[in-house]
Amino acid sequence: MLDIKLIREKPEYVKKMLSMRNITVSGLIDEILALDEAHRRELQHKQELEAKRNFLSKEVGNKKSRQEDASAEISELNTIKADLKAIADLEPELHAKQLALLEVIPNLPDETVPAGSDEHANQEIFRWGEPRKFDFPVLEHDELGLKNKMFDFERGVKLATSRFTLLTGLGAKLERALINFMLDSASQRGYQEIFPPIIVNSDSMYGTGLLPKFKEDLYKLENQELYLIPTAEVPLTNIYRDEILSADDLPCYLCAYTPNFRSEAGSASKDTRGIIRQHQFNKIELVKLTKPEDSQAEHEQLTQDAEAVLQALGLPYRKVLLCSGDMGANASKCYDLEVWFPSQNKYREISSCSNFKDYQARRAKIRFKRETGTKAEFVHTINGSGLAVGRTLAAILENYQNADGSFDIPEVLKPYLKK
RNA sequence: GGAGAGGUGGCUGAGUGGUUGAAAGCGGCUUCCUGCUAAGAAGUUCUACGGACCUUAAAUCUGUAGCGAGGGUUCGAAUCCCUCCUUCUCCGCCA
Repeated sequence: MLDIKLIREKPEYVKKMLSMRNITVSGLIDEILALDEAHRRELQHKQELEAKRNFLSKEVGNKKSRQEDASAEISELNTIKADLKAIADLEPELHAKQLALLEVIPNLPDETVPAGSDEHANQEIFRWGEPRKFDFPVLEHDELGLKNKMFDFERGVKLATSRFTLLTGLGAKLERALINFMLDSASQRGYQEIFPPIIVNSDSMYGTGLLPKFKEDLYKLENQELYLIPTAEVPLTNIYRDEILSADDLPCYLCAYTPNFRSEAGSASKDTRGIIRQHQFNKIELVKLTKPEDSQAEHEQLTQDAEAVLQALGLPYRKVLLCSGDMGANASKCYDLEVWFPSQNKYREISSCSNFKDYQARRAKIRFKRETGTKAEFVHTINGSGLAVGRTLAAILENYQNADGSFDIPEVLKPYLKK
């Protein structure tokens, strides 16, 4: 959520920055400003009546304690009471309307984000590692997985529904090895390991911006205001929702392994094969809460922390700076890490590292104080996958495959697969 | 799931209808004092959103709201009523 004061004071600047996002919000901004003005007028009116009521009520109390007649005050108070009742709904309604509009306004892109309407304008920062030259026809990860008895697609569907996969034997072990390896890597880089609830309430979903916008993509528990998390970003970021931290608490680094659930109705046509796009998938998530002035550098560092996993696994990847039109609505700046898939002859997303600045913190009300007595400020939130486990497994299968359909295990994983 | 007791400021803890945003203590901060330390004195100490002032911001002044959440009663609610949430204890169930 953007700061209403910023919109109030610099509407043209906000419009200009948002126009980079390939959407038109100019009318929305004007509507918000009109609602803001109406709301403040109404609020003032209401507060004046309340001030009068409070004053007169005290008079009644004073008079009564002196055994004096207060019927004049009481009759006036009854009028005020009626007036207040008549306008009671107006102010909250205006506020709610304004908030509803404010919530759909995306974050302002950072100055360093390239302008552009879609992925073609994304900027490749660099490539790491050399894609291997194969002297045999490469197999896709799902074929390799089947050959090595690691995946059971049919029975996954039997147990749940399409896009749920059973990992078996080495598949399950490799998945577990990757989870442990990635968590260890994050811990060594200073992230506090968390194991959060993977069912959260609607306040938490709202706090990270998943509600109301992405309701369609969430699995919801029947008859309860509870949801399966689509990413550990939700529980991790919401840990400090509605709290005021001290400056000593920052920066705060958190990591967690969780399964993630995305129903993504209607996206069934893409990536139907294999384990690239599943309704349930594992991910290690990295989250940082920082002071505003540090978020830029901390975002770079978090991205490098995610890259370190790919480098240790020896997987070729490229780092892409998303353009203004391709970023998620909450992000101010976002790097995607894309890992090399030989069978597709291209790089595919395996991590997305975003700096939300104060946009998410304002929504979730995560604040900090530099010193006691000073004003509370919103923290900056940053998060990224470090990494998506299933896709990493798929990338290992493809990049480390042998001519006979077997595959090698990356050195760093071997200690995790001892028996 | 059942029964009982609670939920008040950074913490402890008063407060059952009228200057109580909230006593007292602890902690924090500021100033003063005593060679250092320890001790002492005075003051200060929540959040959000409006308004005034101001080029803006900060500071200041001022208003409203907030005593788990949401409703209700009342001229007036931390205090009375209702619903919900939650914590603790005991029982039941369970990995």
